[in-house]
Parts: sequence; structure tokens; C-alpha cells
Amino acid sequence: MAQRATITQVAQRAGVSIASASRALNGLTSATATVEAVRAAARELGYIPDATARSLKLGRTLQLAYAVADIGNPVYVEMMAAIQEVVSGAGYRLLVTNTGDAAGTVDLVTSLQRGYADGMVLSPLRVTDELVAAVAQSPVPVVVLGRMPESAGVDTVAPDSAGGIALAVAHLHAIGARRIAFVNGPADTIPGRVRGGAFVAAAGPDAPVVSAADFTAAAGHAVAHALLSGPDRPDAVLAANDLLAIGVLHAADQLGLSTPDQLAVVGVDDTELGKLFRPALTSVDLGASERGRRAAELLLERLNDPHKKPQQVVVPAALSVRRSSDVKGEPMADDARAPHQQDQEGER
Amino acid sequence: MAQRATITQVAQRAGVSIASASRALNGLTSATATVEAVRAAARELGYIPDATARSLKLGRTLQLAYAVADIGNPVYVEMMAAIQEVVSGAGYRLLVTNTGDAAGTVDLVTSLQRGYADGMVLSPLRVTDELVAAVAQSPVPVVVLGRMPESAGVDTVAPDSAGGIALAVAHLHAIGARRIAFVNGPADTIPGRVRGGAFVAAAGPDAPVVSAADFTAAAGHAVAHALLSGPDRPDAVLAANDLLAIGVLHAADQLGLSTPDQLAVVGVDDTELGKLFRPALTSVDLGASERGRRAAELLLERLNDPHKKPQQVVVPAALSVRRSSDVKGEPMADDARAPHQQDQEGER
DNA sequence: ACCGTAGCCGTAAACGTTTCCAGGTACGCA
DNA sequence: TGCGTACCTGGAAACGTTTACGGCTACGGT
Repeated sequence: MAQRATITQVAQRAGVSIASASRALNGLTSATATVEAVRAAARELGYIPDATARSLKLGRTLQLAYAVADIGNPVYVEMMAAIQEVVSGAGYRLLVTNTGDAAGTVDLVTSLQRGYADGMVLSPLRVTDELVAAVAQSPVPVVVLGRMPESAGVDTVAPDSAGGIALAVAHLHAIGARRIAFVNGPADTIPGRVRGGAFVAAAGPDAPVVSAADFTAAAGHAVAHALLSGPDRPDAVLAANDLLAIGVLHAADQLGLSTPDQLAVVGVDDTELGKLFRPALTSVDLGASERGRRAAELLLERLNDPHKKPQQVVVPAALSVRRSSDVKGEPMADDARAPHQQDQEGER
Repeated sequence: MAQRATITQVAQRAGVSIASASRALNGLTSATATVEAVRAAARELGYIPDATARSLKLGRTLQLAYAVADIGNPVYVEMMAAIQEVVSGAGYRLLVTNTGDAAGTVDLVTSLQRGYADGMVLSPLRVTDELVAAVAQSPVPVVVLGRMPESAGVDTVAPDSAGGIALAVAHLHAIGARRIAFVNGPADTIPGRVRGGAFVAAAGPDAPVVSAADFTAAAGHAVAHALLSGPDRPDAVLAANDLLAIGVLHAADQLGLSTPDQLAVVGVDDTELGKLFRPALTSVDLGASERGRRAAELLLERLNDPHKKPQQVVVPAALSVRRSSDVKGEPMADDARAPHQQDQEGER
């Protein structure tokens, strides 16, 4: 419960002025004798400089923010972990906020004017004109995860959804699929729109597309059950994310369709869930971790050089082929997954 | 772009002193005319008070920290989501840090002396004497997720691991299991030790226990494969977490053992993964979300009243029975919970 | 007519730092 | 001896806010 020591006390104890104390502690020009005296005094008092006062004076908080619509979504968590690593490696603290709906996002960006953070990585659910305006007005740099009109003049990091989905469609064609359906999430979301569009581009305008109520397994199950019971049953399904794909697998199982022989299934996001599911899920890896890392790096770069030209980074996609679409299918080649350290919680 | 307006500019434009401007904006005693003038000036200038200066003056940052060994672990994420909700509802921002090893945790707690946060929720990997000391010395309140010696004089929130595991063992007995094995994680971790001990207490000293190399599905698969191929094959397995349990299910499937008839499987943590897996996994719900919520609430309460007596909250466990241990095999209500009598202290 | 009081206001100090600036000392060199 | 210079130091201002304090005005009661 020791009351926090201030630099004034340190200076007093060392017998110097606070100016000298500050200089000595910060390694500015200072006689070695005073440096030693100040260091000693600081050590004895347990002095640690106050972050708030320092921020006020320096005009930088050493804090960065990560704003996301829904923490709890594994993809965002993966990004967050990557961001946290980069950011803390650079000596910044990370603030995590969830924005909720679109209005909340705008509020959050404008709230940056309070100056509690030196920059922000923003992962918006939807990109409205209002949001673009808010981001453009922001007093501190913002890096957007996703695409934004170039006019916003902001750094962005986007996945190559189109490329990834093209990979998946090509793969399904290669294994002999004749009729590929797309199980999308809500079409009024960014990923819904983008991924839906990419699928149409890759599979042609005649390929069947259905939209689930949201991006959950339950919604995927519901819509897939109808799709697979109807006429013209597809022999392959590409889902807009892994959860939807799991829902599709549930429906297929329920309807007695064998996977991958009667129905090949591919997801998007390449989550841990898909790797562990049986049959293990083929999935498009959109590089969430890499996107988070790049976004954080871009933010740091911009903090160093506020006037550099805004960049639009696109992270390449890859396809992880697993049992759910592997028609050649050796029985259990399922452990071909990259090992992932997974330490359990430290509770008791 | 627009340089941030300060209260001085607002005051100038409104034709009053900064003191009056501050009062007007903060709703202190002030003539309605000046209030209006100041409000108008603030609106026109887009004035938003600076968080750092405010913090310095008020001595509170309106920030709370959540420190955890490994973000990315779903259990911690669940807690984080709950904490974030409580904390932001109370007008605080949330800083998220991952501590890495034990030394990092201690450093982090002492770094609180920088005063960048008004309090912290700490989820330590291991509880060392050094950590206890650091927490006790902390200038701001710390709430620990997990147990701590009462001498630390700190609020804690812990799961009822023993109760939860007892529930699971009782359930397995009830469905007719004769020989229940425990698949533990590494015994030198906190959860490994606690859960292992709880199992022995519940199932007796003769029940077989094996330890996997870590808390992953792959490790669970490896150790379960040996266990299930050996003599005296158990007819039920309780795993120390859901990932291990999934590994057990993989092994059972590979060995042609049907679940739950030939082998019932139960996990711990009640994760989304277990719910979505087929067969859906019965799991002990240790209330991660509830623990996070309670911890955040305790922290807020302590901020309001720094002198109240430290509380040791234990969150009750529940069992979510699903297909992997449901021998009757009725179509099930996924959320069937077996409530456990458990005195819960500190209801507000 | 006077005084007490209530209401509002501005000046200035304070929070804990960093940093500009001017002054002081010591020293080397002419 | 005198002067320039290099080095170090302390005083004070500044970052943007809140707030204690005292003064002013207006007003109502005696």
C-alpha cells in the first residue's frame, strides 16, 4: 500500500532538482555522479514514473486499440492474438473494445478524439459512409481490417476472399463435383456479400446459392437441410465459413449422405474446430493471424511516419484439404494438421 | 486532421473563463445562459475532453486490465468477453495483456504501479510466492481468477472443479459405467493437479488415470489409443478438458468403439467445440463466462469501496449432458443442466 | 438603508511529467 | 590573465483538465 513516489520525492532525496532527476532517469546529458544519486534514490523509493502524466506531457499514450464487432468469434480472436503480440513487442498496450452494431462502431471511432489511444485497428462489421467519414476524420491513425474506398485514405488489410473461394471451387471441380452449392451467411454483411460474389464469379451464375440467417452452425444446418432434401441435390457445398460448414455436415449426416462421397463440404476460415471435426473439414485459410499481424505492423509504421502513402494490403489465401472433400480418402489421414500449442487454463 | 480543440478554446469562444467552461460542461452550478453558450461553443468546435489530462487530474484512468497467460485459449476468451461486457457497461475501457510465463505475470502486476489502469483481473498460470507478494503490494485492486492464500487479502473467483468432476463421475455411475478412466493433462499444471485430485477423490484411488503430454486433442488421442487398446478397457472416460475428450472420441472411433454404448466420454469446460462435435460431447461446465462476469463485478465493487472485506467467490459447476454419454439416446435438450448445491457467497 | 445570503464567476493552483532556457562552473588555450 | 567553450544544473513553463477560494452582483428581509 506504499503511496506511489513522485519524481519530486526522488529529486529531493537525491538532492537535485526535478529537472535533473528526469534527465538522469531518461538518460539525457547528466553528470555520472547525479545519475548515480538519482538512480539510488529512485530505487530506494521504488519510484516508477506515472504513465498518465507522461502521456499528457509527451502527447502519446503508448496505447493502441483493437475494435471488433464480436469478440468471441474465433477469427477475431486469432487476429487479436497476432495484434497483441506485435503491439506489445513494440512497447504499446492494447485496448480491446467490441463495437456491437454499426452505430457503435462510428461512436467508437469518434471517441478516439478523447486521445486515449495513439491508433486503432478496426474490424468493422459493415462499412457505411458515416464510418468512412469518421475514419477519415480520426485524429489518430486507423488501420481497417477489410476493404475501404481508396478515398478514405486509410491503410487497409484485406483477405483474398475471391482467390480463396476460387481455389475451393477449382478443388471441388477437380475432385469431380458437378453441382456445387454455396451456403452463405446473411447477404447484407460484408463477408456475406464479398464471399457470395466471389462464389458466383468462380462457379458461374447458375450455381445455387442459399443464405443462412447468420453465421452459425444451427443456421447452416437449417438451410442445408432444405437444400439437401430438395430437388437437384448438389454433390458439393461450399460454405461461407466453418461454422456454416459444420451445420451442413450435420444436415448431411442426418440425411444419411456420406461425406465426401455423396457430398463434399468445404468451409472458410480454417478454424481449429474444422480441423478437429470428423470428417475433418477442408477449409479456405484466409490468413486471419497474418492479417492481424500485418494490420498491427502497418499501424506502427504509420505512427513512425504519418505522411506515408496509405497502403492496401491483400493477404493471400490458401486451401487446406482434409477429409470432408478428399474423395480419394485414405481412412484416417486426419492428423496432417499443423500442431498448435494449446495450453490449458491456469485456474484450479 | 482538425487539431483537437481544448477547453481553453471553448471558453474563449464562449466568452467565459475555462473554469466556467469546465463547470458548464460537467453540470456543476452554472447560469443557464453560460451553459448554453459553452455548449454551443463546444459543439461548434467539436470539443471532446482529453482523456489523459482528465485522468491526471482525477487520479483515475477509467481503464481496467485483464491479464491472462494465453489469449487464444477459448476459456480465457469466454471470460474476456464477459469481463469486457461488464467493464464497458460501467464506463471503463479494457486493456488486454498476455503475460506469458510466471515471471512475466509478476512484472505485469508490478507494472501496474505506472498507474495506467485503475484495477486488474488477473488469471495466473501458476501462483508463486512472488506473485502473491506482488499482488498484495499492488497500488490498485487486483481480482484473481483462481485460488489464492487468504493472506494475500485479495478478491478471488474460482471454479468448483471438484464439484464439477464429482457431478461427472456420478453421472457416469448413474448411466451404468463400471470402470471410469481419467485422461488428464500434464500433472504439473494447476488444472492438471486440481482436476486429477478431484477425480481420485470422486472415483476412488483404484480408478485408472493417465496423463497426456499437453491439453490438446492430439495428445488425448495418443494416450487414449493406448488406454483403450490395453487390457481392462474402461467403459467410460472423463477427460480433463474438452480437447482431450475430443482426442478420446477420435481414438474410440478409430478403434471401432461406439459412443456412448461401448464408451461414454465426458469433457470439462463445456466449449463450443464440444457442442458442435458429433457425437455432441457431455461436458462439465465450470462457468467460465460467469467467472469472468463475477470477477469484473468484484473489481468494480472494490473500486467503489476499497475497504470492504476481500471475498473468495466459488462459481458452481454444472453438467451438460449430451450424446457422448447419453446411453438412452433420446433426442436431447442440449442445455440440460444438473444443478449442484453450492453455497454462493456475495450476492449483491 | 443596511446586511446577510445565494448564486455565479474568474484567478490560480494542482495533478506528475518533460523540456526550454539561462546561468554557473571548470577547463583549455591564446 | 582573459576568454571561449563545453558541460551540467535549476527555475519555470507547459501538456489539458478540475476545483478551491475569494470576490462580485442581485436580491430579499429587517
